[in-house]
Order: sequence, then structure tokens, then C-alpha cells
Amino acid sequence: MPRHPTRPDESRASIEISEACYAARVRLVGRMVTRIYETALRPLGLTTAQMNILVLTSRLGEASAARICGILWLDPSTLSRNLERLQARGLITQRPGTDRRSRLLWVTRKGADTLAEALPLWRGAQSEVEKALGRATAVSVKAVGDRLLAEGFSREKTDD
Amino acid sequence: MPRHPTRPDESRASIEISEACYAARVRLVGRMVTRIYETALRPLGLTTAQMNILVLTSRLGEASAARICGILWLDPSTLSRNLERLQARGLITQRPGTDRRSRLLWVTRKGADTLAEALPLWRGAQSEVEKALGRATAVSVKAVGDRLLAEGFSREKTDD
DNA sequence: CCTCATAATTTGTATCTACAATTATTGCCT
DNA sequence: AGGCAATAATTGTAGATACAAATTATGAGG
Repeated sequence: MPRHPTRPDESRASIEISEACYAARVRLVGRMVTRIYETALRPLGLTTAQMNILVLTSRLGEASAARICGILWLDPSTLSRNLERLQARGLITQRPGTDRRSRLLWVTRKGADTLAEALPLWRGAQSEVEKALGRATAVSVKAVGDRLLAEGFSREKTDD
Repeated sequence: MPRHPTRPDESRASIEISEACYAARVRLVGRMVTRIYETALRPLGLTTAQMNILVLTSRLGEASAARICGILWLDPSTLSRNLERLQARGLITQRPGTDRRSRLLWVTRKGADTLAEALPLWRGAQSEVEKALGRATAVSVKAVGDRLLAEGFSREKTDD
């Protein structure tokens, strides 16, 4: 039975959740920030997710999908679909690893060129984020991510 | 022409981006946090996005889609699809507004009950986030979201 | 009153994301 | 060697997200 509308919330749950929910806030910031990078990178036809995968692969030189997933806390199926697109565009290639279950991924020349083209656009997005969030806030958000990223890297060796 | 693999990154771009990118970090934290809430809420068949919309609607008592979008910085088309699901489950209903272009949305009794059931699960997720990020970090992330949320609310009156 | 810019939503399309289940390999253990 | 759990990746499915374009209803001017 529907309640009468226009009644500002009789339940405790919505008050407590709306005032404290980390998920709502993290996701809100994520949407806002992502939008800035998507807009900046659109001229290259590169998405934020794709850029991040390309960047990490470039830094690793060569890496298995599993390793990238571990560092970025990405589900393997998600990475799989993103790699499809990056490989279709010729930005990333693979070669069979010694273990025939896995492939080793690396960035092509075209991929490296695309990253170079992306750099100035990415810098613009970084500035916009600092303007939108305030520099201090942006830096503190970055610090949180740094910690998780470091955890992702360390998971490679120290298998807790 | 593909480069020889195993070469640890000759380009400046991937170094600069990987060490400073806000987007990579914000999205990483978002994935991690979202996963915690999705897992916690799964028994209710409620997603994180749905919960947040339900909560806000409940707090507003009654609201147009446009108003919700403004506060949450959500694209109208995104909200439209999420409302489809919430309405299909009978958690939210609508009635025509005075302006026949728009509808006023409100939470049904069933929706309020679902929120009440979600509360303890949500509390568990909150704790998990504090454990995963560290309480101080979680609070600082929350502060960032609070600011954007406040901006969303204030946009309602002061149309800058 | 008609026209047209505007506002509120929805639809079409594409990407990102993850869970569950499947496929292909590996490597251990008897 | 043979069987079988574990590992790497893909596929099926579904929700979240946004941009562009279409739809519907208002409202302001001529």
C-alpha cells in the first residue's frame, strides 16, 4: 500500500544512509572525474579505462592479463573485454607465454604514439579535476588510490 | 611496426600518467568500494546505485527525475534506466506532476521496507570500507563527496 | 492562435563493470 | 601414467553509465 507522498521520510534508514554512505560519495566523485577525462580524451577515441590499461601495460613492458587485473583490482572478464577493444585498434598486442594458458601483452608502437598524443589532453583533465575538487582534496583522493595501487603491486610477491 | 617487448617503457607519457592520474585512482577506489556494497546488498537483490537512488528519493519525499539527477550528478538517461528497475520491483512509484512533461517520484511502502532491511547490510559494508581504506582515509574520501553532494543540492536554488 | 525555442524524459547505442559458468592448461599426487 | 584440483582466460548475462537523437509538453512572441 503506497504511502501518501510529500512526507519527508519517516524512516531512519534513509537518513542514516544518506548522511554517511561512502559508496554514494565515492561513486559520485567517480562519475564526475571520469566525465572530465572522457571528454578530454574523446578526440582520440580513447576511453579512461582504456588509457589506464594502456599506461600500466606500457609501464610493465610486458604483462599477463592476470597481473594487470591484480594491480588494478579489475575482474578478469572486464579486462578481457577492454583488451578486445585495445587489440582491435592495434594499440596492444600479445604473444604466447611459456605457459600456454596465458598470453603476454605489450603496447605496440601505435599504442605508444597514442599515449604520447594523450598526454597533453590528460594534463588538461588533471587540471580540471584540481579545479573541480580543489587541489588539496584532489591530492588526498590520490593518496587513497596510491595506497590501493601499492597494495595491488605488492600482492604480486607477498601472497597474503 | 611492433616494438620489441620486454622493454620497460621508453615513453615519458606512461610514467607521468601512471604516477599522477586522478582518474585511475578514483576509479580504482570506486571499484573496490562498490564491490563491497554489491556483495553486502546482494541478498536483497538491490544494487548500490539503486539503493542510493532509493535513499535520496526517500529523503526528498517526492522529487522529479531532473532534481535527482541534479543532486547526484547523474545523466538523465542513466537515472531513467535505474528507475525502470526500481519501479518494476515496486520500490518507487510516480504520479503526474502539474507539469505534464515530468513525473513526481516517491518511495512506496515496499521501498521503505526494503530500505529498512538494507540498513544493517549497509552498516556492515560501511565497516568493511573503513577497514579496507582505514577510517581516517574513508572519512577524508567522504568529505570530498560531501562537498560535491552539497554542490548538487545548492544547484537547485542558485543557478550559477 | 500558431510557431518555435526550451525543458523533461525516453530510446538507441556503446563502453565499463562484475558474477557465474565454461574452456584450456598445468602441475601435483598417488 | 592417470586423475584432478588449481590457474588463466573467455563467454553469457545483466546492470550502470553517458552521449546523441527523438519525444512530449510548456510557454513566450508575433
